[in-house]
Amino acid sequence: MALRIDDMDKKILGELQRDAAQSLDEIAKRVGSSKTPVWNRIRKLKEAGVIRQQTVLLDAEALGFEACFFVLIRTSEHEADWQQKFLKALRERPEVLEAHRLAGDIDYILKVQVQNARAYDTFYQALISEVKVHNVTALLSMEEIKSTSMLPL
Amino acid sequence: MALRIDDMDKKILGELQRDAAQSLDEIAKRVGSSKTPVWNRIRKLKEAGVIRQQTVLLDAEALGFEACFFVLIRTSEHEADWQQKFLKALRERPEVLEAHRLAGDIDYILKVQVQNARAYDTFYQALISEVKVHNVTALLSMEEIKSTSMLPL
DNA sequence: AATGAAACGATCGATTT
DNA sequence: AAATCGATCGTTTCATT
Repeated sequence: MALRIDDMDKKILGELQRDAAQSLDEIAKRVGSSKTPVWNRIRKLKEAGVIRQQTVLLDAEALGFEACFFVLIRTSEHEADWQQKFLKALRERPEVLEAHRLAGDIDYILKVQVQNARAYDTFYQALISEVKVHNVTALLSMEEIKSTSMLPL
Repeated sequence: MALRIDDMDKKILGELQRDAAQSLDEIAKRVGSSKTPVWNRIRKLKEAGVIRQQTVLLDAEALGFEACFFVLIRTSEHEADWQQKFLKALRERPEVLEAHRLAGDIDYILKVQVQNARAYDTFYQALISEVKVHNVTALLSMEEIKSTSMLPL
């Protein structure tokens, strides 16, 4: 870890974010370098964990995941014990794509992607039966205006 | 579009989500098929837009993006004109990683990834000077419990 | 759906700057 | 120390069966 990242690294990461399928030669040309140094930098960035995963982004609707909810959670329980159980439950449920612990009066936010509203209800019932939560608000997405994983390097 | 997706397609997509860098042979072995049919299916899935992008997921903190906000927006304006302008503003701002139009009394939710709280304020001031919004609540993430782009196929 | 071959790209060591 | 070159090996791509 603790790798110093310079402008060339950022350019390379930008290219990989944009299209991870392009060849080394192509990336090298675009960033104004050549194959070997680019390859060495990518290797180091992977080792350091800066590049976490190489993946494909899929069209959720085409695959039948037509409902996306943002779930705001307030809890009264703040004991380590309860939290451990809650986090474990979230990590184990594959329909929870994102989960964050928040500052302020809302304690957690989740992004939950499911087939339909009924599937959300099933998820919700299962979650509250596993762990006690004080208050839950579900926000239903009507339209995905934008969705990207690309950091603005 | 309108491609029929069967179980074999789903298995292949699952493998690609898990690790898009693995070779065709490896994917074929894992899904119990062989190179050519797997290759043909992947090609069709790309053409149909089911596979939208091949990319790398980066460690935001390692790259200095230490602040993540979820922004809840209420607006009084609901004219087509205003909306066009608002959506355009969101799409053009690279710090907005996600934006959804919602059902219910909150109209929009954004996920905004920036270097620090000051950078968020800059973003916020720029946004509200571009388009009128009625009410904005920013939720600051203290901890990313989970973050994945993998659909549970 | 399998085979196999040609084109292409990744990887890495040797050589040069 | 770091870039270039080039050999080798593996992979993709696609025509044929």
